[in-house]
Order: sequence, then structure tokens, then C-alpha cells
Amino acid sequence: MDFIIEAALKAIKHLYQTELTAADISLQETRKEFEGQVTIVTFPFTRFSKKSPEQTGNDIGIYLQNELKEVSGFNVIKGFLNISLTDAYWLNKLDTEILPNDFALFKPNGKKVMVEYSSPNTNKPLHLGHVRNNLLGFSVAEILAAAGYEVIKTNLVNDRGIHICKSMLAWQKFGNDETPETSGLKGDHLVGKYYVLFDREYKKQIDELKQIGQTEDEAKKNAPLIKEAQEMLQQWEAGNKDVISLWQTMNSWVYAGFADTYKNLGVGFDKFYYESNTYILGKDIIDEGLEKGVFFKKPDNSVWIDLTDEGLDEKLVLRSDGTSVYMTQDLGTAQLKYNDFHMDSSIYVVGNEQDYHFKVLFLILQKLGKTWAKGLFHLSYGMVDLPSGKMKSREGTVVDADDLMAEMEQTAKLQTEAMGKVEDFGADEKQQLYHIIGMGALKYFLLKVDPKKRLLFDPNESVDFQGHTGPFIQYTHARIRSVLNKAGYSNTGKVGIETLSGIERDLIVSLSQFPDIIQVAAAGFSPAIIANYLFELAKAYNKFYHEKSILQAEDEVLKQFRLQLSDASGKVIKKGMGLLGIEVPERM
RNA sequence: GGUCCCAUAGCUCAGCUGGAUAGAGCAACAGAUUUCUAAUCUGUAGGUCAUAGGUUCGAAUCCUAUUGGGAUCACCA
Repeated sequence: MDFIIEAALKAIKHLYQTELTAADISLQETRKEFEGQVTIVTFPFTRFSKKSPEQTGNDIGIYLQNELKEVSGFNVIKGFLNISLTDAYWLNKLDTEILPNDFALFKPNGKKVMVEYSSPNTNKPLHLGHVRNNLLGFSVAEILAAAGYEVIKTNLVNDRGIHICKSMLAWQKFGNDETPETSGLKGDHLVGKYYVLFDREYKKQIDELKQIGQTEDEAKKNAPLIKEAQEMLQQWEAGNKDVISLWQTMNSWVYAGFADTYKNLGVGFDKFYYESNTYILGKDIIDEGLEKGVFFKKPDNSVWIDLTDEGLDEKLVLRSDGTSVYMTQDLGTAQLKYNDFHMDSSIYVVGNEQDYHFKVLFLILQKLGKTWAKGLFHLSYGMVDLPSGKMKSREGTVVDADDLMAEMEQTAKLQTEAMGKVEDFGADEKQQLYHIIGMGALKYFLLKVDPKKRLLFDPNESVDFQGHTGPFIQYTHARIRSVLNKAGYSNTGKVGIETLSGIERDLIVSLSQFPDIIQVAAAGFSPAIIANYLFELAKAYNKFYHEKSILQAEDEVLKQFRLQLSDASGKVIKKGMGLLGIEVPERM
């Protein structure tokens, strides 16, 4: 559309002797209820045109129509100049841009970006909150890759700490050597079971201590179980062989379980970082910060940074006993990741409860003079809540990721069977389809909304399969493939027709926006933009499908064109859904 | 208490850097299948964009205050 802006600039210069730049012209899609495809807002020009918005629009409209062969007409309503482009223009666009295989394919832009997501704890299985995180991270990575970035997907696994020791201790005490094999439980679920068990026993001890007169806080500190867990953590840090061995065993169970869940979710990583390796890092940065005077030491030897000038607080970066806190680790890990990859930017997909932490982290790195710190971005997303409130692993009130996926597949199965369209499928093929549809519904449900907003998930009202949903878009794809197959379609080059109906033009306009949409979504790290675009596109296609007969078109040339249009729509849907991590079936 | 995020139809959400009469889906109601997949399509109904000011030719969008919801401000991670 740049050529219209350029021509409009020339028009304004010619008509009103005023030099503007492209940024001064606001070009937008024409609203559906008006004639035309692009609209220029003329209010801002009245200052120097010294005419009414209508008159100004008219002047520019006439100029554009005379100068540009692509402009077939225009109309002015209030301050809006609606421009119609010729069918030849749109058909040419379809022919030369949209139909070729390199449509919406961006060349590498030479920029490297890291997306860190998932970042699980190894003491319990993944739940719905993690699902949102994983899908967001994966999708953002796909979108950035499509936009031309070199992407490194990383996962920083939180594999050490007191919470892990809780699971270990509970297993040691109450586990009777239970393993995933003997129990038949998935490894992460087995470990999670002991995490919950720990908490239950711990609470009992707290209650007992309160009975004999201790306060809540005292009881929490004095309960024998928590003391044992803390001791275990110290032994872990000291490298006690038995503790390390137990830790390795239980972590390996968890990793096997996670691998399954990740596979089901369809996400993956290029590089894993483990906190057990990185938690000691960051001490160098502390020294560096002290030298540069960014940090200061308190009399007890703890190290702090004063951020009160920035409207934040004083923040501890190293304990008085010289051990790391979360911030120390993250400083070190940030440096490590940069040393490993020298990326231009780095995106942390982490929940919004850590907004403050990341704000501080990035600020500290900037104050330390790390030039790469300006490329850091916290992609913060809202919590997923249940109707009953917050999910809490310890209390077992979570929607488990594995259970949820199984339920989605089950629902997909019931819905599909009720329709009876794929009875000729083999058992494996059916299972595969249920997976695709169930996951499509779930993924779309989670990705179509702005990440910033918290999400309410009601397990009783299972995710929809109709309307603004993943299966709606998947269905549109299946429908397209069905027509193409029936027609024995193969791409035959040139589009033969010369005039378009309204809905056909709308569809081409919609398709032509896809590359821009990818770039906008990449710039905003927003799968939701892709999701909402695909819904609009699928709606437009379905409308076209109802209004126009494809196989029964009036003549062969028209039929071929409609097949080409269908093919192009199907490809964009497939690629776009791919950016959301959603597969599309050939039939459903 | 300080800071940050959110508030749009009964419900779930779009609304890009300010632009036209604020749009979808679900739910409700009324229709469409001798024709390419009805997980579809068409229509009806549903709004003081939390409230009050301000900036502007123009505000759901920007600014300020207020209200409501959430998060955070640990020598936890």
C-alpha cells in the first residue's frame, strides 16, 4: 500500500504546496459498510488545505484516480476518503504475491532472539498455568522465526531448592521405594504426589505444635519435617552422595514425565539450562557491581542495590553469608546466556507475579553497563484462575496438564463421533485426529486472548468447538482440502478471470494482509493477533464458500480461479495455525 | 501504605501508532442443506466502553483523580 501513501504525498504537495512524510498519513482498512478497500483520513490535512474535510478528500481522490491506474474510484464520507482499487490490481496481487510458494516468507533479518519459556520446577507435574506459558513461548518463538529472526528456544529448569527436597524427603520417608514402574504413575506425577504428601504431613506437625502453645510462625519454623528438608538442602549443596543420588533419580523420573507432556503439547527447546548449574553464577557480577559502585555492602556483608531514585526499593543481591538469592542467579544466568549466544534480544516468558523481579533485573543489568540489557523483555502473562479461585499445587487444586489434554481429546472424540464423518478412518488415524482437534481447541482458547489478561478456566464448561475457536478454523481448512481434492486441483499458474465479486475481493484483501500480520505479531510478541486474524480469514472463506459455488462455477476459468483462491486460503490458514502451534487436519 | 497490571453486550473476548453509527463468538430467538463437509451460513435482539474531569477538529484508545479486581514490595524461588 506504500504506493498510495506516496501518491497521496504527491497529491498534497501538488494541491496544497505542503510537504508531509509517510508517517503523517494514516491509511486504514475501509470499514465493511463502505465502498472501497483503503481509507485515508483527511481531517489532519484541513489545517493547510483550508477546505472542509469533504472537499479535501475529494481533491485528493480526484488526483489519485488520475495518477494511479490501480485506483478505480473513490467516495468521501465526512473526513474519510475511501479508495477502491481495481480488480486487476487485486488479481495481480493474488497472482504474483499470494499464490507463489514464497508468500509471507521472510528472509533472515540477521537478528538473533532468545525465547525462554516453560521453566518448570522438578517437584511436581505441569498444570494449566504452565500450559499457557508453554504455548505462549512456543508460539512467540514460531512467530519470530517466521518474521525472519534466528530464534533460540531455551528452558531454564528449576531443579534445585527446598521444594525439591520436600518431595525427596517425603518419598524417602513414606515412599517404600515406589518407582514409576512399580506404581504405574508418570514420573512427574509420582514426584508430585510426594510433594503434596509432604505438605499434608507438615501441616499436621504445625497443628500439633500449635496445640502445645506455639504460634503459627514458630510452628512453621520448628516442625521437624521442614527442618529435615532444610538439612537435606544443605547436604545437597555440600555434595552428599546419597542425597545427590536420590535427587538425580527423582529428577530423571520427572524429566521423563515432562518429555511426554512437552511432546503432547507439541513444544520443544534448543537448549536447556539447569539452575543446579547456574545457581552459583552471578558472584562475579556482584564483584563487578561493587567495583563500579552500582552495589553497596551493608555492615553485615550483605550486598544491595539502591533503586529508590527509580521509584523502587533497595534490593538485596547477595546474602550476608555470601550465598546467592534469586536475583544473583538471574544476573549470572543472563550473562551466561548472552555469552553463549550473543543474541540481540531475549524474551522471558514468565508470569506477571514476577513483574517486579524482572523490572529490577533489567534495571540492574543496565546500570552495570551491559549494552545487551536493552534487548531484554519480560513477556508477562496473567494467571489462569479457576472458578474456585487460584490454583495451588500444594493443595491439589490444580488443573493438571496431562489430564486436561486427555479430556480435550476425549471431548474431541465425542464430538467427532457424533458427526460420523470419519468413520472410514483407521484407529490410529482417528486418535491422531482427536488429538489435533482437542489440542487445537485448547491452544486456540489460550492463545486468542491478550497474554496480559488473567484467564478464567471453568473445567466444567469444556472449551468450545464452535464459533470463535480452533476447531472452527481447522474445519475451514478441512473443507478447503476436501474441495481441492474433489476437483483434483493442481496449481496451474495464471489467474484467468478479470472481475471479482465482493466476497472474492474481500477474501483476497484478507489474504494479502498476512505478511503484515506476521510482522505486527512479531513486534508485539502476540499470538493473539495471529489467532484473531485467522478467525476473520476463516469467516471470510466460509462466507465465500456459501455464496459461490466452486465446482459448479459458471465456467472453467472461474472454477479454476475459485480453486486457486481456496488453495491460497488453505495455505495461509495452515501456516498461520502453525505459528500458534496448532495442526490442521485434511479431513474432520 | 508504595509500585505495576486489568475493567468494553448476560458470558468469553477483538478494537493496531487517537478517527466513521464501538465489533466478533457463546447463550436466546427466527431462518438456510434436491448443490462442493451444517464443527457452516443469514438475520433479530443485546452497550452510559467502571465513574468523574481534562487534552483534541475528533477519545474505548492519551493525561489526572476515584471505585472495583489482581499482583508485588522476603537474606523464598
